[in-house]
Amino acid sequence: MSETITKKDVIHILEDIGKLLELTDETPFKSRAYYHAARNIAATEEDIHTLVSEGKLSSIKGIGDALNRKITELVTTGKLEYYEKLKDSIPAGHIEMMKIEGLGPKKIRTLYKKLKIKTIGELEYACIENRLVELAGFGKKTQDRILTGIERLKRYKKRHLYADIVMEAESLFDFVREQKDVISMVLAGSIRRRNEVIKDIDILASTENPLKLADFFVSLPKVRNITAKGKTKVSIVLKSGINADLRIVTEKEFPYALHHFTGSKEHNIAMRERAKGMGIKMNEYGLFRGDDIIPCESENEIFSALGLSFIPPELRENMGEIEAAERGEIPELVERKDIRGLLHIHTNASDGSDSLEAIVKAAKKMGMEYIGITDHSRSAYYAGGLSIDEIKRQHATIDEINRREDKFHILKGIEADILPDGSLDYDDEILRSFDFVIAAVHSHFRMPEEEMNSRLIKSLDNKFTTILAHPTGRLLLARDPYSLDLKKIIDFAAKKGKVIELNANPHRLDLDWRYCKYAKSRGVKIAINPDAHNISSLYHIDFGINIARKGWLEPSDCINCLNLEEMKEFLSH
DNA sequence: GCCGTTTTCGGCCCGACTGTTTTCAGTCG
Repeated sequence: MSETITKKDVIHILEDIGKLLELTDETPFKSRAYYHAARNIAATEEDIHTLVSEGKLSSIKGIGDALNRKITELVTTGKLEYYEKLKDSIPAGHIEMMKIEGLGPKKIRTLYKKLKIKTIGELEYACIENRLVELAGFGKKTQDRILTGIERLKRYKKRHLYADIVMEAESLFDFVREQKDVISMVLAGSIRRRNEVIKDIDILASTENPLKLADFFVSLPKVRNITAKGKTKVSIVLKSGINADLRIVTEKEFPYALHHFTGSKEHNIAMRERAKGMGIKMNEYGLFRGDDIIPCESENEIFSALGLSFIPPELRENMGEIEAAERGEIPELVERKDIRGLLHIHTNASDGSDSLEAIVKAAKKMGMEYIGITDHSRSAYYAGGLSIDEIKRQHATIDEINRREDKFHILKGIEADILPDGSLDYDDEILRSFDFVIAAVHSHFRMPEEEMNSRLIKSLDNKFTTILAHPTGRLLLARDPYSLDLKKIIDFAAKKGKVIELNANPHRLDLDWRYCKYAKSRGVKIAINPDAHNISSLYHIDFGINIARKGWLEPSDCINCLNLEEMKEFLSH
């Protein structure tokens, strides 16, 4: 049995087949079957090799004879012939073209049949040549929209979601640490600062033998090619396409270099200015007064030498942290251990994939005291929004579980669509039956700013609204926020005592950390919500905590740091 | 490609919006 294939590989390949099938004449249901199977495999706890060897694959919902055979072939031989053939039959550029907004499989097929377009480059050229307008089903506006989409795609290229890059970074880190001469080592840069989007991996290491370490680094199996190689800096491109830099210093220089290579650039500039004002020169090799180095063994001592308290890496964006550190007013940032409950969770009653019971079990295992169940409301047909009868049934189930549970509680919630006119999806009688209501925009994104502002404000004015979900609707590296005046919305939330969500899904991380600080200054409470659609995404809460910390939030700013009793009290108002 | 059952094949989530049409296909959520 091949041990090189992981569960993650299987999921990835099934999803890839799903995408490829969309680009063929096959029925869309076939493609969906592959996505479905991938999701259900992702949701199982069990090891993929065990599932195959014990013949238990077919017991997973969505896996029948054909998928059973294919997955078994993939796991046992490490390859899947069907997948390889499918890939060969479709131009590689077509998958990437699907990322262009407004362009789907049908139009891509037409472009291929009529204009022989295989890549985004060819597509862009064809748009500029005005060749799309004459195609049936296309027109000037479609062509313009595609061009805009290509521009955005280019802008986002070479940037990665934190969640996508951090595993790769940690794995690379572990490889490098194998080198015997490494003394200290840290993942620095924007990963250490927990930014939501990352350009490259920065590793800082100290050693007495820089050349040997540099040689070791470039010889790693993950390396595709070498961009630069010296004795203090080595740049490579990984096989995954991600750029990685290794910075090599001596152990004495390490603390200074750690601060320097953690950044941000803006923070460093402000720090150097401050040092200069104190007659100190600051760079990656040390703090210098004249020719004398000021000895520091940690970042803490560096800050201290400049008259500052320690600044957590997340805050180093030159957004007031240096001034706060000078006054000794760096906040005690929220941590995982402060989180007492998880709100915004979907079950298989709407578009989630796990049952209420399974979620309860998982949340208890995470040490939570309570959860808030928020399936979609009825307008969200695509996501299996709940009818009024289904709500009643769910409430009965929740009551039953709550009677059974001693030290754990389920709060009844709903993710209610904010309709275009700003009203919520159910009438007052139904809304009153929930412990809390999350209001969310899921349609009509392209409204003029003024209209969107009024829509959101009206939804916050609704006495049943507790939390405004993902306030800007952005998808990182994929979809811009809708037009709105976020400060205006936050101000209104402050006036009405409404909570704003920090959606912890790594694609959203919305409210943006840059606005968390503003919300905090206006006294608006934040809910760090996993927006979980299965058990494993309950852990997305950690991505949200990263961002909350970047946004200066303390436990007292986050409602899900309230214990159950306090939460019930909070929701009773 | 899966599922359920009406045991052999039909249904698979559904509606709005956009841009293209002149009644609808494609995309999106």
